Amino acid sequence: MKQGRYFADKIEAKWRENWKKQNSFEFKDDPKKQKYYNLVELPYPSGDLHLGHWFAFVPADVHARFKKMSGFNVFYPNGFDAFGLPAENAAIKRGIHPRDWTMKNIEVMRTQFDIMGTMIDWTHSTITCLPDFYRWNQWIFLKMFEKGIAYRGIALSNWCPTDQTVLANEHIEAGKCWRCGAEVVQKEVEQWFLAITKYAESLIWKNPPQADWPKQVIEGQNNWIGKSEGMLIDFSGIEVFTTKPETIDGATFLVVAPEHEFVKNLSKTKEVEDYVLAASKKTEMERKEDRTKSGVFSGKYVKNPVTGKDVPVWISDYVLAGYGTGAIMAVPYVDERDREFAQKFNLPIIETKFNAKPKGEKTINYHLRDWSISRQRYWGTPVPIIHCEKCGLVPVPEKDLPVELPYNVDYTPKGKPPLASDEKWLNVKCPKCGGEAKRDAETLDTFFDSAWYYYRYVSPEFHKGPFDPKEVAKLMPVDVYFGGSEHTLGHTLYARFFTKFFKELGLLEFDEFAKKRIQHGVILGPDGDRMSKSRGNVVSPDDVVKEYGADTVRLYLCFMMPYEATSPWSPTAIGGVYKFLKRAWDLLEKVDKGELSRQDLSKMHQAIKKVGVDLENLAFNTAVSSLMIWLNHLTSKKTVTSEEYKTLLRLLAPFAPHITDELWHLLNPNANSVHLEDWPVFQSKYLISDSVNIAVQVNGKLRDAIVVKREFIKSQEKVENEAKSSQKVAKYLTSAIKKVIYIEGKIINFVV
RNA sequence: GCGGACGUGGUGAAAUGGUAGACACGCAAGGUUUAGGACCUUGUGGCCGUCAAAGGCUGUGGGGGUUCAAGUCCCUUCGUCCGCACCA
Repeated sequence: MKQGRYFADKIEAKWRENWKKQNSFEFKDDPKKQKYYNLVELPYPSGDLHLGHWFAFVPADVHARFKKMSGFNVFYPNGFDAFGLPAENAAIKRGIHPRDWTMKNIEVMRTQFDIMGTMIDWTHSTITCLPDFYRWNQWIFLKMFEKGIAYRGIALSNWCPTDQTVLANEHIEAGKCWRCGAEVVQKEVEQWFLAITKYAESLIWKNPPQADWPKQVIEGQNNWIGKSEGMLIDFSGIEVFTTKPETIDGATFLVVAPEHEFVKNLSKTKEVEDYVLAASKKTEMERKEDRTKSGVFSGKYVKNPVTGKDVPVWISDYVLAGYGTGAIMAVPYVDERDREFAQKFNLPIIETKFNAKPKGEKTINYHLRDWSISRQRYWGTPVPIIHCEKCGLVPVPEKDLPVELPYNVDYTPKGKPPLASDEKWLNVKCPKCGGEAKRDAETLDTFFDSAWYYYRYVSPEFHKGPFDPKEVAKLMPVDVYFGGSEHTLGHTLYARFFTKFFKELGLLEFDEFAKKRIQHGVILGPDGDRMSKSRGNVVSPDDVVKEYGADTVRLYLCFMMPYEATSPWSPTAIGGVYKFLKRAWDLLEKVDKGELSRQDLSKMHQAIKKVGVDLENLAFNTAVSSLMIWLNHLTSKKTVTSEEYKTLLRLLAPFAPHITDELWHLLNPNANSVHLEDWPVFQSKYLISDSVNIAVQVNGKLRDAIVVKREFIKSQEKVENEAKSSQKVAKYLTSAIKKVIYIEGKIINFVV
């Protein structure tokens, strides 16, 4: 058969067109098939699809295609995480509206995604910045408000006193506001929170874990939730939290955080005043970096309830306002930090007998904080709350959703939330009393969007709720969730939290949204450093595709390293993968009638088995290598049968969808797409060869390998005799044999 | 400091406790007038040995242990990467 030369660019676009025409990736209900929800973290529309995106989506696509061929009804959607700071920053910088910038980027990235050749179903998509999506953010928020999960609370934030606004960490340069240069202080600011801590207990992973997630994530999240059991003890009105109440006899002073109520009510000396002010100026980062203890005596004493002694109350920022009660009993004899503090300020250090039994309330503390979701930015979901002087916080009635984000807003930095500058939008009638009121001008953290977007995929048109519970019952939970390790503590934890909340609302039945989670590694630049524009080591997937074609890039991404690993991109190694595809292409010429030898069958079925097992287990690199091994065998033959060739194409199809469909049709112009074929089934009988290699060891050292007919391997005696008759072995069997260990068909070991 | 992952050729990497280095890159030698990213064959962990071979020893960061048998399990130590970190 003649097929010309392999030019990827000539065939790839053609096949993508064909697939599109046949609408072959749209998910449709099929009660005969088992569903399989294949999910990849939705990308941010930065405007350029980079190699990292390819590395996230391609192996996921290979897996999805494999599951589809294996008979599953695969659901593989994708969307865009379209709200967020970068759009606003880019817009401010270039004078383009964030919405226009974002939508333009999405368009560009959609065409880039097409080049990848995935089976992503874009009909079940979602773009989080469109009212269709964010109205359900608002709906969920209101449900949370109703249940007391969303609430107004107070948190220490980076505050610019000139601009009168909260600043993100990235907007602080050397302790100064990025815009006006004023010194940033820590200020208690009222904002919206989600009470994720109410779910702390249920978010802790059990042992054994209830879902197949990486240990790294399970341990990481459990640590982050940080459950600790202890006791609340009262020291003359100041309540402290301790995990070691039995050491209270060694508590020689108390330390409270500078933001503690006790400090606020104190008649302050100048010294205390100064210290509290200085502490407020330290940013979170500075407090973390500066580990030397500082502090000031409050002038007050409290009574140690066990020893009855008066102990001084000190103020220091090594005690965190946000953890426990913001006050500790210092036991410098035991605790290193307390000792450091005591030594610095000459406070007594006395021994504890570890048997004190103070009175107090047993309590559990979590390191996990409630989630602050207020953002004083434009490009996000408006908080659907109306502030009325008379009625307080009034939810926007459900019928009035969505509260649309107005387009014509001056979103350049002014020192107040951009939405607050749109008077027309801002001023509304209170839904309760009809009086003058104002909308909430803040927007939601974009992690709110990503906490539940994968539910929306299931029924993106649904208009009676965030998702159709019937569809969710059919398609969820996610079967495998591909993503990056940077989301171990943020996104995936929030997603689990939302799932538990939805369950409480009665919208779904399960506890965990993803049965399996797999985290990809990172592709470094060819120099071994992280890719970055400033280093000039960025590899553009578009360029590589131009050079080799998408199939080669796909195959190389699968082959270059294990999915979880971090390794450099090799510009030469990809050539080897291209060569592999070319050899597969050229092999078509050798397709002819013929008989398959026992060995041919064995090699073929070995490949079928290994590729299948590896794709099931997401071991993409070894799946490719077993294809290479088989192709090496095929090319060494004079001719290959069409059975062999068709099997090869089917095994290769998930990795290299374009070339395989082309070859499939060159083989049979009237055929359907190779992607509609069933995954080949291996037959165990061909995996068993007539003779077996058995390693022979003497005292555990390899001395020879013998070939034994399969029918004899059950007989240790025969194998033993065969092994002993080997010259190489015999010369080590000079002394008496004490013991013989025989592992059937594998190894025989003589102990002398 | 805490938690996690990991440490194997020149490189990316394979190895249910059972023949370490599969597969690929790179490199070397040879072949072939070889358009089209050439292709084919052979070799390629280290050391010793030989004209060549045969062969031997050694080898998975270091040290110790369990086992007939350890890259794999246990202890210890060093190192790398990732996440978190004054959490009482």
